[in-house]
Formats: sequence, structure tokens, C-alpha cells
Amino acid sequence: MYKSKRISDSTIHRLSLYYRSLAALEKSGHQTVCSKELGKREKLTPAQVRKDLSFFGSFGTRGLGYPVRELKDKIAEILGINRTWNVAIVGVGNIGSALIGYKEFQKQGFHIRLAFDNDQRKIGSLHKGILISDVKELKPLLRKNGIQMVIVAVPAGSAQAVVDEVVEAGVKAILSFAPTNLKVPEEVFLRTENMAIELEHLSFHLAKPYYRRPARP
Amino acid sequence: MYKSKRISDSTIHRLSLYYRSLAALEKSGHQTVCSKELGKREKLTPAQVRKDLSFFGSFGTRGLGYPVRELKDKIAEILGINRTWNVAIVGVGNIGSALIGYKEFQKQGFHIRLAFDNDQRKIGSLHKGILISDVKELKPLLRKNGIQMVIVAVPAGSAQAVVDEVVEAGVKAILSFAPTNLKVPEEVFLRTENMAIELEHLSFHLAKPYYRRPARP
DNA sequence: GTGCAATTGTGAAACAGTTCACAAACTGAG
DNA sequence: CTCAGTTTGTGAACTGTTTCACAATTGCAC
Repeated sequence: MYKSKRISDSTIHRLSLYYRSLAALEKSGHQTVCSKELGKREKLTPAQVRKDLSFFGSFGTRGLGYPVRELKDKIAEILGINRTWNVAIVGVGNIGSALIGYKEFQKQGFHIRLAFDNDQRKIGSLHKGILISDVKELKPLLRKNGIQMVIVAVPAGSAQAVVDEVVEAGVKAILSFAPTNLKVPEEVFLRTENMAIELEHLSFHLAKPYYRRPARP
Repeated sequence: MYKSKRISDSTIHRLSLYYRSLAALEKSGHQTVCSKELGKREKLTPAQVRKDLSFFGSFGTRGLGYPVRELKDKIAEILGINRTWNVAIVGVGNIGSALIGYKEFQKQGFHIRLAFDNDQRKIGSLHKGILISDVKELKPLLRKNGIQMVIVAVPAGSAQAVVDEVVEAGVKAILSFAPTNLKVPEEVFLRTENMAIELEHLSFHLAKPYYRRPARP
């Protein structure tokens, strides 16, 4: 039975993985899938799959498994991707520019509606079909366009100032690519992504001598 | 005392955070820092900081704290970023292209030496100072240039084929941005990054009604 | 129908990660 | 040299997550 409880980040992350596997399964014509198969595809134990899903309800049929189409829709609902979201990007440098053109976002219903920069040479120009606005216009434009999520891709030094504006505009979800710590009020959800840290993770594993790889299941 | 043990991903991730805080502290002229201060800067408990560091040795002085410069260097050594790494990027689309120009990599000693694509219009051209090679040349060129890490930024459909080549070339660390599951042999370290999943995480938090935000410390 | 095989949903157990709490070790003042 | 004040390093306790194991259900064959 469904219980309201704190759902862990790892569970949410895995829901996204299940969603992708289910989408693939649906495409290849599967009607149902069991936790064993879904687990195999995502390198997880069947128990993990069942436990994750059980936090949100009971969607399977004993002896048979889960209905692919239905479960996929249910997860979309849980993740809030059964709808579209209005997203803005601040900072049209390397990363920001890449994200504007990133097809996967469109596909999942994340629509990039606005892009901002502080470089006069970029402001007013079209970038992959998006007009780049002056970051000075950030707050009013976010409000006016009903933006719900903002991706911050500016240098570390200017990130906090941008985030403050974004918060003031009433946006409650921010994804930052700035390699710095950011302060946001309690009610705003912030995630920070750092590509360099990902490479450092690789480097740690190559560097040894600390760490031993655990046995695979 | 230093104990060889499986180090958790979270600890490794936090080491990267400490490294950044320490670099900032060094720049601002601090000689020493205590776990309380370091924890405050990264929104972690002092105990967490001390525990993380204790996995690798004992670097502090009781009553005083940690020597900033020394600890920073030590963490660099642990993470393997006290040296340079030769990195190649496969796929010069939105993401790949952004990463080629990403300054933070250079700064941390990750040098992008090669870039590959399968688009004849891109092959042979310079992209932000890097010559784009034909992906058909992948294996020999990785070998010849002593590439130690590869970033895979190709569409989901071609990712496994690329990864197989990369593995055959003897590369032991791969960072993938392809939204798909990849198989690699036991001895190869693979991390998969997926921007869309990050946005789905935001979306989950906005969507409710599942989840209740936990109290902040 | 009945029975067999399959698979879920879920408490309980095991494991992993975090925080506590305190002895040990150091600094600096007097 | 001693003492008060700090802060580390680390077992132990705690908290959270994953895995186990099994009753409860269902599908399907006959």
C-alpha cells in the first residue's frame, strides 16, 4: 500500500531509468515485464525494482509482472513528465549553448523558452532558434513567461547573483552547472552538476592505490 | 590509521568538494582550516569531513585543524589530479562540442587531446583548436596518443559500438553522456551522466504530491 | 475446476553511510 | 611547566538503503 514517506534521491534516479527501459520495451512490443527483467536491464536486483515501485503503489500482477504501458505512464506521472515544463537557461557559453540544442530535453517535455546572457554580442541574436535576452531582463521575463525551472550555466563568480534573481522571480527549481556552492531558500529545490567532478571520479579510480573494486553481482 | 577499504562514491564526490573549498581558502590566504569551517562551506557536518579524510590518513593537528595547502595537495594526490590526463571525446554534437571548450577541464589537468565524429562535414575541421578525426580511426589513435579517459557523447544508438572500440583500445575509464545502458568489462570504470534525468529530478520535486521535503539542519 | 509455476508486495535482516561522543593530542597563555 | 581551551581521529550508535525470503496472488494448462 502507498505510504507517504521521504523518497530517496537514488529511488527517484532509478525511476528515470525504469522509465527509459519501459519506453524501449513498449517500442519493441512488450506487453508486460517482470522485476527480474527490468532489474537486469538496469543492473539492479529485482527486489530493488519492486521496492522502489512499492513506495508509490502496487502496479504489478502477481505471477505475471508489470504492464509496460501502464507502468511507464504511472512513472511519468510520478516524475511529473506527463506534461510540459517551461525552462529557461541563463548563460549561453559552452554548456548553456549545448543544452539549448539538446534534443533529449524536448523529447521529455522540457521546453527551453528563454535564454539569457550578459554578452552584448550575443544579446538579441538567435541561437538554435532561441532569442538570447539580456540577463538584466531576467526577473520580469521569467515571470512573464511562466518559467518553472531554470538552468544556470554561468561562471562560478556570477552564479549566486543569478540564482538570487531567479529565486526572487518565484522559480522553485534550479539546475546549476556552476562549480560553486549556492544558497537558496528552503522552499527552492537546487541541484548542482559539475562535469569536472565526474572526471575526477574517473581519475580517482585510475590513480589508485586507494580503493578496491567490489565484486560484481 | 589508514585502512584500505571500499571508499563510497559519496566520499569521493565530497573529496572533490573539499578540494575546491581548499583551493579557495588557499587563495584567500588561510593557513589552516578546521573540519567545522570546511563542513560549513560544503553544508556538511564536521564529523563527516573528518570521517572522509580519515579513510586516507590523518592529516590534521588536534587543537588546530588542517593545513590548507598540504591537505589540498593530499586530496589532489588521492583524486589523481596532481598530474595531467589525456582525454578524448567521441561525438562532436551539442554536448561533445561544449566539453571540448570547457575551461574547467584544462584547469584540473584534463587535457582534451582528440575528438572524433562520424560526420564527414566535421571530420578534418578544427573545433575550438582541436582537429576532428574520423571515428573509424578511433582505436589506433587512442592507442597512439596514450589516451587514458574517453568521454562518449554520441547518440544512444551508437554508444555501445563506440564503447566497445574504446575498451579494445585499452582505455580503462569512460564517461558517457549517452542516455542508454552500456556494457563494459569488469576492469573498466564507466560512469553515465544524463542531463535529462537531472531535469526529471527537478520535475519530480515540483510535481508533488509524493515526497515531503525533510527539515534542513 | 484444480494444481503448478511464476511473480509481486513487503516485513525483517543485512548492509552501508552518517552522526555522536569522547579520549588523545596539540596550542598558547601565564 | 601547567592548565584551559581546541580540535582531531575514531569506535559505537544511529539512520537510511538494499537485499532477503516468503506468504499471497494470479495465469495457464489440463
